[in-house]
Amino acid sequence: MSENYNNIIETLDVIFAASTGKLKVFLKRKQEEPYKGYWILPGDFLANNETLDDKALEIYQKTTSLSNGKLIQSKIFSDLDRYPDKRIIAQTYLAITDERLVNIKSGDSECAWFDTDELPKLGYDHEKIILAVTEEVKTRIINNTDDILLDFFPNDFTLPELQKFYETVLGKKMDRRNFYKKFVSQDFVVDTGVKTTGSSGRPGVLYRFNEEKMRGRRV
Amino acid sequence: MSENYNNIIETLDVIFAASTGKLKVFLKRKQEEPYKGYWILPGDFLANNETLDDKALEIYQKTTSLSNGKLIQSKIFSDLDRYPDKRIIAQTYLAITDERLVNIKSGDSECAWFDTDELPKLGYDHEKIILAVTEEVKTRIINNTDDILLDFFPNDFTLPELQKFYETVLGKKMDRRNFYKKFVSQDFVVDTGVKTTGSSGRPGVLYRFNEEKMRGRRV
DNA sequence: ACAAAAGTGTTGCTGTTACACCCATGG
DNA sequence: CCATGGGTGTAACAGCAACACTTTTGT
Repeated sequence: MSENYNNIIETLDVIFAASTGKLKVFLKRKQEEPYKGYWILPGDFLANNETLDDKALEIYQKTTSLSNGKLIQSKIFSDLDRYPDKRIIAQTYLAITDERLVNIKSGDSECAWFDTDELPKLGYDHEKIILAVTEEVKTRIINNTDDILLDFFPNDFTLPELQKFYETVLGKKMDRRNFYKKFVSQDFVVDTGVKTTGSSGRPGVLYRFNEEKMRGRRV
Repeated sequence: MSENYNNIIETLDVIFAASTGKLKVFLKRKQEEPYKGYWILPGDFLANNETLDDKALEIYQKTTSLSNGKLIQSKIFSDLDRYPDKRIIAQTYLAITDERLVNIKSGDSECAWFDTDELPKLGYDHEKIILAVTEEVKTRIINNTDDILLDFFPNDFTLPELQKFYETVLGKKMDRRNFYKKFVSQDFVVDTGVKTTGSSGRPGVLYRFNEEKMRGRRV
């Protein structure tokens, strides 16, 4: 086969987390030119003896220092001009984690979480990619596809926090009392018995998802 | 960059249609070894000056002789052993058309529609691919993602035909009367005034989707 | 006559929406 | 005191599930 059928492929991980009712994405700051100082998605090139799924998991593990994570194939980007010199195909993966579990290490590259509504200056076409994958993850949250809500909230949360997250994703306000009844009366969440502390106002009750009830259910 | 970062990519189109209440897929019969006489998905290799989306549309047009079609990125397959000699990455596309519009030409390769529940002997890993993409298209039908139902039924249909299609996709029987009320009383379909002819029994009313009502709605 | 389809009715259940009102508690 | 959150009530409404019953019309 002619050599113009040789293609370069990179894998990019778009890692999301729910934090204080916001949808956040994990980014690295680029240390060298081009796009020095800009933020980019963690990623790497694919060798011809590796699978994309393995590569995406490897990047996730290296970036977050976590061993397990849910990685979902998302869109592929193959525009001819997406990189300056030569066309590189980007296969993106959508990953979800709990922000509190990720240990941001001040190693060879600067990393940070960003609100998906307040993205910093991004290198290459990564802003376009993040916007596209963010739309996809929002659809998945609304439909609870593959029980993605359990990945966003593996630990305890308060109802106001969960509601703010829904309002962010849906882009509209919801009634607090109906929200309460939907989740508590219908047993989608269970009271952990623990309360929040440290903020002004009445302490919030910490809830946890009722996995049995949630699996396969759209809420 | 080292040459072991050179990857070969092919684009495969999984073309679906709704026909007499069944979910069908379009396949080609392979004319040469290996897998001579087996059925495979239409596809082609990607040159490094082409985009995947363009390639998928080109294959679709060549295969169906139709100029326009909805093509949706589906899964990517990169297992190291999916082809006998060297690893080839397959980017699959999900396409929908109306079987009646596709003119099967007896050209250089034999083509046919197959019920997704009765697939023939398939070459390479194409059976695995078809099963995975079929699951995806079923989910999209149930959620009417991207108004996919309008692509499956761009023309007239009878309610029994639509119901059989739903029963195939959902894998369960539905009540005819509730089905009728859901679609007719809620104005998801409109009567075209035309009736079917030629079969025994009372002629069926041909309906058409009410696009305005259907867009963005899960039915 | 029979097969296949069209069409109307009813009842109960579940879940949503849009509200009002009251209580608890930490800073 | 006030900000923040918890919790109950209720009335209207929409949609779905599970049924019965009746009519139409081509072959």
